[in-house]
Amino acid sequence: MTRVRFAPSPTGYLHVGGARTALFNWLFARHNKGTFVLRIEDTDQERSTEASIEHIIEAMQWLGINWDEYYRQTERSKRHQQAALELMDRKLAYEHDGAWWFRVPEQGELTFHDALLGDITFRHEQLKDFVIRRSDGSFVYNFVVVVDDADMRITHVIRGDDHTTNTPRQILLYQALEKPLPQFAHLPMILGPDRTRLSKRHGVTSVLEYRRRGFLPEAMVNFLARLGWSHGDQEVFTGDQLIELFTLQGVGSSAAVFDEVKLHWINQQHMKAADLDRIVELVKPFALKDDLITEAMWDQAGKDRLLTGAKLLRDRSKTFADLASSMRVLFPVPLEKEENVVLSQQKKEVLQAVIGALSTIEEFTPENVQEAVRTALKERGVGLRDVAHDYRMAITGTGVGPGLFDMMSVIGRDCVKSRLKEIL
RNA sequence: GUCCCCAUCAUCUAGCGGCCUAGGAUACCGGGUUUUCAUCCCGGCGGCAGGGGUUCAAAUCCCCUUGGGGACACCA
Repeated sequence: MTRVRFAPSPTGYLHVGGARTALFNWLFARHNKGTFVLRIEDTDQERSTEASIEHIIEAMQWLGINWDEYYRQTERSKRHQQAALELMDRKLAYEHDGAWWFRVPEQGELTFHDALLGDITFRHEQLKDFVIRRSDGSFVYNFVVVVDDADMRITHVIRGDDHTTNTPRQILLYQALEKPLPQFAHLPMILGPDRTRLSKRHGVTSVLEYRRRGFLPEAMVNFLARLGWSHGDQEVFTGDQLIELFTLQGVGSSAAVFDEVKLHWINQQHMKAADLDRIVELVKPFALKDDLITEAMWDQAGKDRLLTGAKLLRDRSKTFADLASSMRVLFPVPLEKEENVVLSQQKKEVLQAVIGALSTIEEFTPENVQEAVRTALKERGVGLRDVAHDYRMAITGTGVGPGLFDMMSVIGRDCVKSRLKEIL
């Protein structure tokens, strides 16, 4: 039975590196029909906070990384004490300056097999004796991790590369405790654009910050998975596909740079594929964020119009923030226009006729609008090309966007007419 | 400094001795489609860090150099 764990220390938010570690463990567990354990390593009382725990949990839930078992390391201190005592009794550890030290043999070397890195050898003399219990009675990470992983019968320890050098000490502890060794797999790090370890100074590193900025969780998962893992030439994956396809063999061994540009592209791919109802639901808070559009206006717009609007606009949106701002034209709010439209007298007369034609349409569908407008223009010898940009600017405030008639239809007759009148 | 790991286009990567005059994706640059933009389609740009071996054959195996990352706490 496969058992893996994600063991974050709650000293801050869940960052993208931790999220990827969690994801790989979770994918591995789900792929192998195993168990995924979430263990909060909150033994550092100074730095651990409840808020961090809540944040980590919220981030994991957002990503859809669910767990089968949940532990808090502080709740296990009795077991840690028991295990430490055992080592003391068996003279494998000794006391010095009030702390308990694990004895590392002076001679010899230790080789372990890493599923990703291959065989790695350390000489004992490089390890030196190390503290397992501090003089204040608390336990050190390298010790509790081993006791917990052994107790929880973790079969595969999949974690960041930065733990590679901890591994030999931990193996020594497994042996001292007479526990079976798990398989180790150390994932390459995620780097910032300057090729140093990803950190705050690289900008956004909090997973939930990406939710706030309008990314889809499945896009985040897809992107994180592709950072270090691959499956041939495929770039876009659903969650289920990732579970089906994920193996450690597909994981690379060199560090990867976090590329936000590609994240945007992947998010766009997932936005195009997502269920429209869900898109509308998720974009709502972004639309309401700046107070320009009220909840009442949103509800008044009606489901169909929101659905149609989202459908028209999502192809050119990288995030929900983008989509929300382009959906603003659907509401009866003043538009910020990219440029001022000034019509000639002749064009004004044409526009009068067009507005008149719009009034006669029975059902304000794109097809009907198109026919009415084209007819009105044709009768006056004006090409659509001659006026499309002006009308678009008046109606949407921007020179770019979906088809003019689609937009007119979804924005609605009254709003379109009043916006067109503004440029008369 | 010591130890550990890594090394294919700007970036993510395919490649696990011959299918490689190195494939895909993002980005970028052209073209097509469109009333515009985006999407979409087509095309282009661009890389095996360097040097030695091994082999009939090396991006792939070995060694060295260089470069990068990480670890060296009574933090996790």
